[in-house]
Amino acid sequence: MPPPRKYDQRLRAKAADQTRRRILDAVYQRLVEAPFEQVSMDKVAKLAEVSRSTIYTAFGSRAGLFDALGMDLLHRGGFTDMVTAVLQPDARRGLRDGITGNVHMYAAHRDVLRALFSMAQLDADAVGGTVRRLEDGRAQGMNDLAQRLHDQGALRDDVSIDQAGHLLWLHSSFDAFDLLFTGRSLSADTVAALMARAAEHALCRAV
Amino acid sequence: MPPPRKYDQRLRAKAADQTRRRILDAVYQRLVEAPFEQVSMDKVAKLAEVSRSTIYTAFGSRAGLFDALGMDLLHRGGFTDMVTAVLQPDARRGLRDGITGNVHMYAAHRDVLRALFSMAQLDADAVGGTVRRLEDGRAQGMNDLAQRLHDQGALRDDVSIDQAGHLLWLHSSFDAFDLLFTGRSLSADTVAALMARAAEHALCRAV
DNA sequence: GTTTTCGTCGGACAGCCTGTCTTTCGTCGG
DNA sequence: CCGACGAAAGACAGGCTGTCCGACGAAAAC
Repeated sequence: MPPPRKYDQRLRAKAADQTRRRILDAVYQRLVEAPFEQVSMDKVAKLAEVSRSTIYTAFGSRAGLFDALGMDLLHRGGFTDMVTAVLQPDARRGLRDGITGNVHMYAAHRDVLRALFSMAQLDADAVGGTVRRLEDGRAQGMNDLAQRLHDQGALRDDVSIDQAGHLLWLHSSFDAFDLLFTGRSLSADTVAALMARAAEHALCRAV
Repeated sequence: MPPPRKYDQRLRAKAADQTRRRILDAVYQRLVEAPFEQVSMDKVAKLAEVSRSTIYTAFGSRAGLFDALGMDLLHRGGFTDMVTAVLQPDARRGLRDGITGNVHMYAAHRDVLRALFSMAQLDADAVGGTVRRLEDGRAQGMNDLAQRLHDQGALRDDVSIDQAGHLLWLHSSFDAFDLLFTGRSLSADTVAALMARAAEHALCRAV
């Protein structure tokens, strides 16, 4: 039966949001502090000073928790800046600034993003659909950028729009970033410069 | 106490090797058939028609099993062909042929390699040291190739040897391959051509 | 042919994990 | 005051790894 009494929450809803936030912060912290260990619900609960069952009432499941973490990163991690950087009028500058912005965003959240992407690859819906949505958006954006590079005459003659989209997809990926940032111990700035230049040389006419 | 009687095995050792092989084949098969599901020791045991405890006596642990799988791939997967391709006299051809060979080797074992690499990234020693050793070898090889490209005057003036090593490391990685092969549904040949050309344009003087 | 050795099996066990459920408590809102 | 609800605490089922042990059977040594 429907609740016989209406109930407009104010304080309680806020308190509930705060516990959600505490839990998300705990997961984030755990992934940063021990990136190579398994994150169990129990550890997250203890770190957030919350009961394990509270996590389940707040997020539904382990997958829901990591899904929410992904959404959180999407909203707070500077994704929008990156999108606007790509969409600036000059496509060639959009390439450079987009890749650079991307790299810095990846660098700021490396451990968490790595865990998220690895989990998504290993177990299809271990992190819900967030990673997929995020990557779909990036694919779209890079295809658009490829089209605009073509329209502005920036692509070399032997590079098709599709090929440009593929290479942009590669050069704006977290994996490519991480190969250089972690695998070669380079700074974010170095990685950004290297990737932006590599992409430009692979795609664009010589200046 | 030491065994009071000497024991030279021939038939029994062969039989033991066969069960090891059956188990490795079962893991491989399981990873190919259900790449997005968790591989449990129990399922592997049932698939190999072997007792679960036999896997532990043969490989020690789950990590040992996947470590052995990595070693197996290293020996049977055509790694040596790739190495000789890189080491041919003409460094620029070595770049092309090396990346091409790499890509085809990755394509032949995509699911298994993806599982191995993802596990290694998510849990440091979940797959033993094989992945690390393999990647160390690749890093070495790409640094050598960068040096030889420089020695043969193939590098552009604005690309240092270190930078060339970084970019070769990126373009010869499994992750880069998989981003295009799986993420963009391209054929192995297409990926090979795309990556080889991208690397060459990013590194080398114009012909 | 007898005895030793050892690979394999099957099951029991501890320990950790997820996911669900139920009970209880404290407190906000009408 | 009292209903609503977020949170805690714990019990529970089920799956997983890793270890241990006893038993069987066949190869190897004598």
